[in-house]
Amino acid sequence: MAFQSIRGMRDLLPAEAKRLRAVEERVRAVLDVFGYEEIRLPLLESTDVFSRGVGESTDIVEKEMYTLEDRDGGSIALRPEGTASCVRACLQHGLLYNQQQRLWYAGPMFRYERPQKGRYRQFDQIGVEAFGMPGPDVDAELLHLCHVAFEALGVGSSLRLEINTLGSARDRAAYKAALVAFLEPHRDALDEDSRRRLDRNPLRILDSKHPATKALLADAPMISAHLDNESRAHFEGLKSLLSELGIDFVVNPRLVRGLDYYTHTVFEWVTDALGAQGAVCAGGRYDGLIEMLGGKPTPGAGFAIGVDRLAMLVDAVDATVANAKLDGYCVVLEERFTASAMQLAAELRRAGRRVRVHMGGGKIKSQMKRADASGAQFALILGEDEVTSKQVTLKWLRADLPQETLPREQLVARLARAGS
RNA sequence: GUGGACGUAGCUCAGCUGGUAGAGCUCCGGAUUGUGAUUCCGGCGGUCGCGGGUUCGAGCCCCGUCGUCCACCCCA
Repeated sequence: MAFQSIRGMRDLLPAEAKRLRAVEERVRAVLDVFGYEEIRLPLLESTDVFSRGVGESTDIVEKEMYTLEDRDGGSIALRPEGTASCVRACLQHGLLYNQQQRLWYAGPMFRYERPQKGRYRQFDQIGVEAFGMPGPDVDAELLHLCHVAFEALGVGSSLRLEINTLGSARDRAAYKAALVAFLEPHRDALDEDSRRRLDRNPLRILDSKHPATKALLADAPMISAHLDNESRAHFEGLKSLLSELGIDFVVNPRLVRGLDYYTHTVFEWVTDALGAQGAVCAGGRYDGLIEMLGGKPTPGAGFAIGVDRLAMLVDAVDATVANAKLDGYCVVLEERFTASAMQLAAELRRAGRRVRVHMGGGKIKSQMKRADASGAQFALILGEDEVTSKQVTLKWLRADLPQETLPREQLVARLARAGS
């Protein structure tokens, strides 16, 4: 084969593109009715937007970013996630100046990772961010929004919501110290990755899958013991709102997110229908981020949906996501009728019908075959007889209805009557 | 970055202990004059991922390489 797409970058063929689009449209519709507004962001940013925003010591920044040298010598990066760019844009345009914002964006993100099921180097996310609201009410609203969207897609029962709190920056620092103090004497019992994290990012040891490490963690101190009253109240507030909204959740005290900017609430919607990549949607609160990127202290919370994974889940649970089907296929028996066929199709399209006109000639038999294969509900036949008498032959391909030849101007009404 | 599995027609796959490739689907034509999806007949389509080695002979064995998948790591 001469050329191949590069590793981890996939082509979305029509069947898959259709599924993805359906998922995106449903989620967008929910965002819309919740009053969230779209923001469009560049795919490229200065590298330090991410290294500062996401955290120098995160894997994303350390080894997964696509960075390149711009022609003027500066370092730019393909965005590995959306939150940092979104904050940058908001700061740049003054959107956070004593204001609240509810925003969303959708599009591809890029991370240089080893591809596997549900994980690609270019993948689609829908990101949602809410700024200027410090309480657990927005945290609950964000989760409510997810819940509504997942129900609409028919995957609600295949997803489990896990939540946790990391407390304030101060709580987190205190807990980090306690955790390190506990683990340090057992350094040798930890797996290699966890040993490394002990110095760099100790909280992430908590969700290690390594058996020996997990066993050791059983007696480790819990974050809940290091929360101040305010943090505790925030988390309790969120839990009671979720209960009142009828949203099921489990508290997972081991849930920590990989990105540095999280504080207080963190959450993940997980499934076990997708192999090892179970997180379909994840996010949390990040009250410190705006400051880290040079803004005034501003509360923020948000999440990102992995659109590819969500679409895979929709497919896996066989939830039906309606997709646009072709209504009509226009069979053109002679080349000289092409214009006539295109005009007929145009009339139907004005009436909201999806119509494809046959191209490339061929016998009626092969054209009818195409019509059938296209999935269209009916075929419209234009031959010598029809064109000279200004008529058209309507043949139903799926329903058991008689074929009929009728005046062209009656076709739209006839189809409306058929209720197809 | 680490580990394991797998690369044969456009797709899904078969191919025995080594003897120079096969099926189904798709596509095209015919049985059918202006009527699809069913049936029957015929046809197109392969440097068996690539390179080297062993052998009289390699799709099959060995080495290398590239790619894909799955898992680890990490994450959406």
